[in-house]
Amino acid sequence: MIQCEDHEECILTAIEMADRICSQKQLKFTDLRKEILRMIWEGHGPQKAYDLLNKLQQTNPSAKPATVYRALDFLIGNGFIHKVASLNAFVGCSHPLKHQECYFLICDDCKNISECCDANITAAIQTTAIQNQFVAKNTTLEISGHCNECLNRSE
Amino acid sequence: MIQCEDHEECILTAIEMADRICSQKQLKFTDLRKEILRMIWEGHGPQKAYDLLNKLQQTNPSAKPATVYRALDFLIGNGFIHKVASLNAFVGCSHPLKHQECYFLICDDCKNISECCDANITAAIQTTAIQNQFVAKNTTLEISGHCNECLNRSE
DNA sequence: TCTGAGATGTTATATTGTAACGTTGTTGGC
DNA sequence: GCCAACAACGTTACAATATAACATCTCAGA
Repeated sequence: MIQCEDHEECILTAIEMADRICSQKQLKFTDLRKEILRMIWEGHGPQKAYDLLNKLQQTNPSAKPATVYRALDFLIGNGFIHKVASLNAFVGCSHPLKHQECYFLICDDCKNISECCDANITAAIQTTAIQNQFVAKNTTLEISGHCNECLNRSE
Repeated sequence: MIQCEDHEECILTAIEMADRICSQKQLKFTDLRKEILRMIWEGHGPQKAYDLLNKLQQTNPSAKPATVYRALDFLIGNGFIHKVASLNAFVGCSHPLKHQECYFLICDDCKNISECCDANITAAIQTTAIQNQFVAKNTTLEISGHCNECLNRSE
């Protein structure tokens, strides 16, 4: 569902973007963090923490859960990935500098995720928050259903 | 945040509503299921599965995780409660017959949850789904932040 | 060189959730 | 009433997800 012409290219783009942002912000984009980010982008769908751990252990047999979760915390904290709460999984963010309005369309069939950023939804949420005298800090919006490809395929 | 004048009354109302709906739908609202629903409403905030298990074990020492999760599955499946994915917790639904458009305002301070059902948000989500050629089945919208009471208190 | 903070290593454990199978209880058809 | 079938529940075991706590390493700046 996340469209890309050349997946290898798109992984590299994501990593380069993260690299550049880390340089600008003086963050340490260590090999480990880079590796985890690369693995998440390689999957191009929601990746589970323990699957990442298993992959990581192929090159780094001493990796432990904390190894992965710490890298994930860094990547989430700096907006390079998102946690998909309804799946307990993690996806790359395609525009890490402005990730306030990211919502997800999750296909139940092919498991792919499409990140959609929609100002109308954001505005509607904001309006509702105000009506309820609530100051919104963080929004989790995950829409599951069926993507067009899967619908066509099943016909 | 979920307003109620008389909490004991509001718990009873929720249980009676569930009771009536189960009768209509020929569902078995067993003692166990009723007890779990009551405990969730008693908390009046997001309740964790293992906290419910601990409470349940006070009257039913042989209760096991499966005991609780099966009751939760029933209650979710029939719309009496919702799972709050971002918290791994469960809250009562105040209008179990039309629970398609339930969103949550979650206060990070007092942990209370307000269920809000907003047609504008639903419409905005639907529009976005259509634009993305996506058939939405289920929406998880959880807005965390600070409720009015907590903001006033902290000033 | 020293040092301090952040990153990582390591061990242990907490938390959340499910599978599988046996038993009980209810219900509807005979 | 009897019994077959199914749903609910009991029970054991385990899988999956996540964090705490403390030790060690690394590297930039004093």
